[in-house]
Amino acid sequence: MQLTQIEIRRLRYFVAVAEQRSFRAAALHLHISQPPLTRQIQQLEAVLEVTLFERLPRGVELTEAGRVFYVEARNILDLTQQAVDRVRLAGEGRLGRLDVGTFGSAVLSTVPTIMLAFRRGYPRVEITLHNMRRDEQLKALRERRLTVGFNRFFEDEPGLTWEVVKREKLMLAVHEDHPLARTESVSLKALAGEQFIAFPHANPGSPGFSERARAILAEFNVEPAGILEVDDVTSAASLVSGGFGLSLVTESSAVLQLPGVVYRRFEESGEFRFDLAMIYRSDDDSSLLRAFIEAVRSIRGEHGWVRAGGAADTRPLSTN
Amino acid sequence: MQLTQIEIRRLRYFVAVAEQRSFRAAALHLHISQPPLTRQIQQLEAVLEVTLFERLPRGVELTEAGRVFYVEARNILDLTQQAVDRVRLAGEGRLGRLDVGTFGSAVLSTVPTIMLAFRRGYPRVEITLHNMRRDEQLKALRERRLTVGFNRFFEDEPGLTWEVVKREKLMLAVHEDHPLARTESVSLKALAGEQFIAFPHANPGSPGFSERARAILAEFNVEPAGILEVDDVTSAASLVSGGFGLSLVTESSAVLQLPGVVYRRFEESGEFRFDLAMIYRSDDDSSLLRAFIEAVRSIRGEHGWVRAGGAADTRPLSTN
DNA sequence: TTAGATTGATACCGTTTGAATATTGATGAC
DNA sequence: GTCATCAATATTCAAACGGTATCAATCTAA
Repeated sequence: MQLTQIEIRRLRYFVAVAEQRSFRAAALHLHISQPPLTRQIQQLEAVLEVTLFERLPRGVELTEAGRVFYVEARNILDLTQQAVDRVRLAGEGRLGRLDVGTFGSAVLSTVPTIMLAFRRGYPRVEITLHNMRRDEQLKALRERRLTVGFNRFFEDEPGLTWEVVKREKLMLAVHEDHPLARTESVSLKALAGEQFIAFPHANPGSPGFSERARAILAEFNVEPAGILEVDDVTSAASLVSGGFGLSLVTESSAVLQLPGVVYRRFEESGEFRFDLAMIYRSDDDSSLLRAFIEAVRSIRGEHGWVRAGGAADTRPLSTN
Repeated sequence: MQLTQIEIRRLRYFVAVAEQRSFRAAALHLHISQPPLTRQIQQLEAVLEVTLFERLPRGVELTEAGRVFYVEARNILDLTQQAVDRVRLAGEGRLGRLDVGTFGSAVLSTVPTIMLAFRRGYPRVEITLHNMRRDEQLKALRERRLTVGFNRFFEDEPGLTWEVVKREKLMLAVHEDHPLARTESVSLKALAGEQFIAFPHANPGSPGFSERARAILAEFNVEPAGILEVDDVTSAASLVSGGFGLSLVTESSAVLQLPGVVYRRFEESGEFRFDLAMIYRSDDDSSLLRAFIEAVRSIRGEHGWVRAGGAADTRPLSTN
């Protein structure tokens, strides 16, 4: 039988049942009665040709296929709502909306600086910041949930274009009472035997700050006494403030002025760059993104965010 | 008025009109007549509270808001198709995640062999290996945190089904300078008075490798001079390599080729089997698990992992 | 063990929604 | 001015959807 197509309503019903793990509870939540819900889910299963729920004596549970579909359905519902929001903004004559992906240390000063400056020229653009990891940003860009992402990219991504926004040096966050805080700059080799606070490894196949920092330590044969892992640079600074150890951070993290925490340059730091980059869809030729990129380039120039460079492997500042 | 929600159908209609720049042409393309198309677009415009098309004497043209919505709508339709494709793949067991419990010596060669082979047929299944003890595996299986576990099971567990993957003989890990290393095979009785490296007792009520090995020694009246306990087979092999004693291990541990460590069969070894088994929920009838079980059976056959057997108390290779 | 409660599935019915046909209105081509 | 083209409107009919009543299976409590 040529059953009806996939419809948003069915997706809403499915997501409700999946989240409530119960037809009855979901029906209450949806303000409909339970029998039609059962039927709609059955039709959905018929169209998809898979079983989405395992019916248990008490409630239901998602099958493996159901779990896969849940992720997709959630995403579609979110995008639908986003589409409505965007088209209404556009209808009101506003320029549009810009979804920006950021991460830990970028939101501390670099991204806010950019946003403030961009807002001056485009006051009617609605900007939303989304804190997400690099892999989440890439996924969101591909699904058009993000317009542009900020992160540390070291490898090319098909379909996406990236461009260095700021060249940052490696710095040491250390407690002011620590012996290493006594001088203006520190040698990497002096870090041997210290307690480190580090960030967890990113997903494999896509090296991030953490991997590069550890590689540098290994290159200089610095063996830490121990490594404490934390989720973000703010937590790391808190632990440094509490005297739990020292941490490798980037320049822009130095705006975090927690009690007792001081930042020191490395004598060797000229050799290491931790580029902050922005990334966007190569096929996105919207005037809004073009304007944003232009604004970033202009801000980058004003603040001299890229003059540090020098290494031969330097990526071109702009690619297209 | 609370008009009908956004529906996929409307998006399809909208995209068709936007691409054809004509209601008539779009209606033909959609295999419907023109009037309902007009009405659906009107409803869509009412819900969105924007005008999507500029009606011209000859055909229509997208407004600025319409262009914004077109990008969104295209994307949602693409993702919907992708969702259908993916959930169908998942229904066939070709997409999803598989959490696999393993332990010390199983991860050395057996489990990797299985994973590599399974991956060839099911490249889009995400496999995660979790190193955990037998009791942890059982608990995780009951809580559905694991799909399948690999371990040495000697007793039935309610609600779970297990199946022998590989029959392994007991072997002796010994330093090449040790007198017992001089012959190809060793008698169990010759172990009396030796220094042993053993694994800790498992939790009570669920005997594992360690208990069986000690029981065999007791059966042959072999009294060790001392027992050094280590956590896993890799540590045991390291100690053997260092000349701290000898250790009872299974065949698959022999892939650990540490300096000075050699492996010897036992003259009596035919009598003792240390079956490596996989265990899973009896009520899990997901196609992913079925596919995995089939893959393991096929690999088991190819490699002849079960031909050794022979004892009367041999458990059937397959239970269901 | 039995009685009641809970939960999903089924049957049936009325209302809503969507699509088809016929028609109208507006605009441009000749 | 007449015809052709295209979208909008009116009306009718069928399909889809949701509601009530009810059933079957299972779990809980006395």
